[in-house]
Amino acid sequence: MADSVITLSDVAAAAGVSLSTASKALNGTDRISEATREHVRVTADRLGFRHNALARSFARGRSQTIGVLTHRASNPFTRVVLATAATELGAKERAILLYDARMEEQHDVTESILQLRARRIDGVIVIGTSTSFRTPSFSSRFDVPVINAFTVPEDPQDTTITADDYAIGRLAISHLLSTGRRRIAHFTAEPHDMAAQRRAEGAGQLLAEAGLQWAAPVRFGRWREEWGEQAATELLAEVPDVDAIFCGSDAIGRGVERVVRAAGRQVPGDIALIGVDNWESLMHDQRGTRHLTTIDVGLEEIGRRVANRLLEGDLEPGTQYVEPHVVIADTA
Amino acid sequence: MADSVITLSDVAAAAGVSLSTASKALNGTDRISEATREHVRVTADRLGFRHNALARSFARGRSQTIGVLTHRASNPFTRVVLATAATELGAKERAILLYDARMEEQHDVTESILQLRARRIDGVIVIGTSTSFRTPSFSSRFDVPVINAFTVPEDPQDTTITADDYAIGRLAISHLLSTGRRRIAHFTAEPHDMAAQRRAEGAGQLLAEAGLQWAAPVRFGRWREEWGEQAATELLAEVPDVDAIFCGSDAIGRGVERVVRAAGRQVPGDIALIGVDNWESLMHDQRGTRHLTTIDVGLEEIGRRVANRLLEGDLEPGTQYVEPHVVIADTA
DNA sequence: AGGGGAAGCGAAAGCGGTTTCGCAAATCAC
DNA sequence: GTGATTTGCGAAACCGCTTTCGCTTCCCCT
Repeated sequence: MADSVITLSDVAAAAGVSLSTASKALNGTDRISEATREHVRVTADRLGFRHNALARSFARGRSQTIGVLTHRASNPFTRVVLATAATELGAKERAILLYDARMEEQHDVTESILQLRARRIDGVIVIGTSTSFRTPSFSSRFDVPVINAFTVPEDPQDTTITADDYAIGRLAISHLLSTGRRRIAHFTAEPHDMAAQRRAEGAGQLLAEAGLQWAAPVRFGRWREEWGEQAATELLAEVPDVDAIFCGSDAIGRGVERVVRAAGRQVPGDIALIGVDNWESLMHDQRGTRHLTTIDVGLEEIGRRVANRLLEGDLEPGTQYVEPHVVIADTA
Repeated sequence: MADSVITLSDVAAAAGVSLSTASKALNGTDRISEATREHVRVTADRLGFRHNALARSFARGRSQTIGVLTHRASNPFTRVVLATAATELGAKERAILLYDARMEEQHDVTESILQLRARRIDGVIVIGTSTSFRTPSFSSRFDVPVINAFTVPEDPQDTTITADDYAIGRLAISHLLSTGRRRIAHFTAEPHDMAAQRRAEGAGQLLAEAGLQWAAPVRFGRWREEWGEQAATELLAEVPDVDAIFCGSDAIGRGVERVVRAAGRQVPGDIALIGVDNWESLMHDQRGTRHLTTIDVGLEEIGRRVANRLLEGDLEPGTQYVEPHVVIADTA
């Protein structure tokens, strides 16, 4: 017997019980005396038996596999959510089957959906690339649970776990205020970008609550270093006494920092800088020190929660936000 | 019939052939007349039939699933490889089952391996976190193909696809030379880090071939911004006429850049800077402009190749290197 | 015309479990 | 002590597809 792999009937035979009894004993289903149950367990262990997951999935009609739909798996944010969700699912013996929408511009998403159904997946995770724009709803196209991650759902009834841009804005300002800053500016992305809007809105509101206002009107541009450079150059000319800049992304922050330093201002002495994304942790794997103070939007938490809620069958409709947190470093 | 899903026997019945004929017709196996084959195909399409992947896997004993072993799925480099491999595999209808070693410090990797075998996976991808250190070999522990990605294999006979640190070093210097630099320095990580060693070695060799030598001895430290700052500060004091710095990572490069600019030197006018990692693409999803000139080590290419070679059964033993490439931006 | 081989198809045996159902023995109520 | 339940277990159907094997028919060759 050393040659091949042991099946449940081997166990049953060795334990002197029927196949069905062995199955029930190991699964804890149906009524089986504690004595036999234990006896079967022991023999199974002794033989080194493991269920054939394929056979089992087939018999149960459940694949232990979760489908994942991404719009752009090459997006770094998507990847974080994907990797953490996959890790979480792997720890619970679930495989994932990933379909990236970009690869299917030809045979559209419908094909992927059919494939997923053919695999008899137990659930679906739809990962967005950002909270900047709405993504279409897929929930009605599956007969299994669907849960959205890191996106602004089209249908508010869809179960969604995502970043809280409003809270991000508030948190950034709150941190700057707590370090004594009062003349604060904000650079962010395009005005029609929802994430940019909400962060600006949250920030503006907290500022107002503190009885303050922006040191200069919010500057909308792009999520890029070069935009940070440009905006900072303009700002320093117009509002020289600014003492803090809330940068809508870490990339913007990097550009801003160069210009601010080049202008001879100390960071954070003269001007404090705070970004959003925790870019460095995306590069540095948590360890070590940071340079740019930033807001972590909680992508890993999103990945974990989305996986766990799907497994637990907790599919309460509506959007759930993860709490952002400040990552303090050198610049604020 | 509208209620439930259609099975192969439904197709067979509708086509007026036997179940086995229908199976063979759709699979293209065995001898079936072209007429019947086509007829079955058409009927299957008409009914909207799709194979039940679970039943099929079970019958064939092959799961269409690839196991992935990571040492630290939270590592950003690992994630890139993981995400691209998963995308590639998904496009070919393969699921992945991810086990992250870190989650199993208790019940060690052996347990994961047993689980993977129970799933009857068709192959294994082992993703390392870097080319800095060797990772143990798993190939002997599976009876299916195993392929390593982004790692230095312990056993040189293991099929491995990884980054070419030696070429990275050469390429960085080659680019700097091509832009006319001659007084070049190099900052990198710990001296016992293999990636650091090889990059330095490749770089040094190309320099020698050009009849040059380092403007200052290679400085070994860490992969971090703060190390870049420190090394640059020291260097500028000792070797003021340096005209280029090859930074072992983009993080180091960022630190170096701050110090160089703060010292009043132009970048790249006075001093050119080149890093390694393509950190910004890891953040920016390919689009838009860059700031730091860098070497892309080819992580995505590794992910793609590893997936495809596994699917194609191309498991020639030994290490295959992916070619790095220069990403030109503002600093060199 | 007769024999051998190939082509085309169907019957049926798995693949390795889960699950329904029925039956005998044990337990309970009175 | 009898009938009604409950408990514990086994027989067998089933999940939906693949694959072996054998049977018939057709073709070709001599």
